[in-house]
Amino acid sequence: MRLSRYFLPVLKENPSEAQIVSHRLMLRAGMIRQQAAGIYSWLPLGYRVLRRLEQIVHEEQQRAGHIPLLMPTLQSADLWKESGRYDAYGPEMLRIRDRHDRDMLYGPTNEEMITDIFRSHVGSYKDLPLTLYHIQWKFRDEVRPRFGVMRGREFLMKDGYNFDLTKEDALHAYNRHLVSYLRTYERMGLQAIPMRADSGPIGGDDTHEFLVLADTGESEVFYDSRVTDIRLGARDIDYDDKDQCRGVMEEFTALYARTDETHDAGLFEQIPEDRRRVARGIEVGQIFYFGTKYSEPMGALVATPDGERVPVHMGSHGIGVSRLVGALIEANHDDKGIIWPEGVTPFHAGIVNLKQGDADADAACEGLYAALRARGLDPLYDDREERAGAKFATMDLIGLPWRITVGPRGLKAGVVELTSRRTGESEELAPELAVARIAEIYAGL
RNA sequence: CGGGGCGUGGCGCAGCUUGGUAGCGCGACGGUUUUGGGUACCGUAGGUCGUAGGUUCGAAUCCUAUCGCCCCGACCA
Repeated sequence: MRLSRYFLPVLKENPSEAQIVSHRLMLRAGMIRQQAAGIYSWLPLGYRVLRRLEQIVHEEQQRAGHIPLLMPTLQSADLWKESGRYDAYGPEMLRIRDRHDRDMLYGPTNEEMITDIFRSHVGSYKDLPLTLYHIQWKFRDEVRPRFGVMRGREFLMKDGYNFDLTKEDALHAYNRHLVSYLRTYERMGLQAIPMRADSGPIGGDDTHEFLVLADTGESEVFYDSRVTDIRLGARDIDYDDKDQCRGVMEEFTALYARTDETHDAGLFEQIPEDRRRVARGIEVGQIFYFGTKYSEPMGALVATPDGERVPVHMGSHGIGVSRLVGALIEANHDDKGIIWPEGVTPFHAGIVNLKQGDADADAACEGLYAALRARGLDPLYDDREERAGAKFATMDLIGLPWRITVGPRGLKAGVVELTSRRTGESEELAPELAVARIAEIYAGL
């Protein structure tokens, strides 16, 4: 993309409504625009990141054998009356009435709807196990939206639902989700720690929240410092291997790690003092096993091999996709702006032409631009008639992980400059080598 | 939902106490000048002062109502 033809409305000054750093930077970098309290338009740069996160979530869900579908944002209240949650949910649920005076709602989640789909099409153990998911906008009418997209009212969420014949199978689904979530976050360049949590209005017995450590997090967390040393890394995962999934789950959840909701001071004290950590975290996902909580009242039954009809065992799992954009920035920024991890960056590299209009510099930039694109990469070429300082400031603000700086001075020596946004370190090298280096960095991401 | 604060050009703000018909910085646009970290100068455009009533010869300014937004708390993915 050439910046001169893009839509990137960056701000030099901080909008007064934004208090926390991710919100400020998202506004300044032209990623979002607030349309109402807790409701945002995603401008092109922000939309790119959002789409990228969605893509990673889709890939990792399908790698784990989960099947995508798409349910609507608006739901009929009937299903919710059936489950009993229409009254239980409270004013957080946005209730709407259509022209025929029918009760509708903007879905805060989809347990009822997915259970309805399941019960009308699935009736046999032979169709199990089954995990369906979608990535869709949700609405929760928060009393007090804040922190930009991290606690909006409208938010994009991946929510998935597993259906299993037995509790044992459903617990495998739980473990499988835990593992696939770990992998999803790691691909995004985030460390999200699974912590024992409270089940809230979803209900259920087992639940873990995934928290990204950040000073601005909304939850207080307590953990053994050793949990931050565990990584999934490149290990091979067979999502059908129950023992392996359980093993990974145990590895990641054996050490003490809890939010304030489930914190147990007594257990915490048993950790050696030098490893006790009290910090703050941003919740970016949660998994639940809730058994037959919905299948029983809603009559989602399956026939067992013996011909008996039993309620299906279920769980649900969510990843806050739009809030992850904020969480990523909270975890990756400095005083100049955002620093995107390579896995989620909106553009792979920025090209800064220090002297627009200089024949050599223009040609070199065009060459780099074409070469990067030929490698399947997506560069952002700042071809504006701006001074160097303005171009650097923009690049730093929007946080592309790599920058190639091209100027007549360097070109005389046959080099351009490759700079890491994260470390600030620069290297002078021939343009072809810079392209090769960037291609190498992104190989496999 | 309790407490606090704020609505004045795209963004940040002043003006309001002591009513007289709107101003500054940034940004945008046009020039000149610059050109390796937000260059300097000149000029131009852009505002029903959130909205609706009221007081007044006259309201951004005073009064009433209302809407919106932000912060702290409770709540929450």
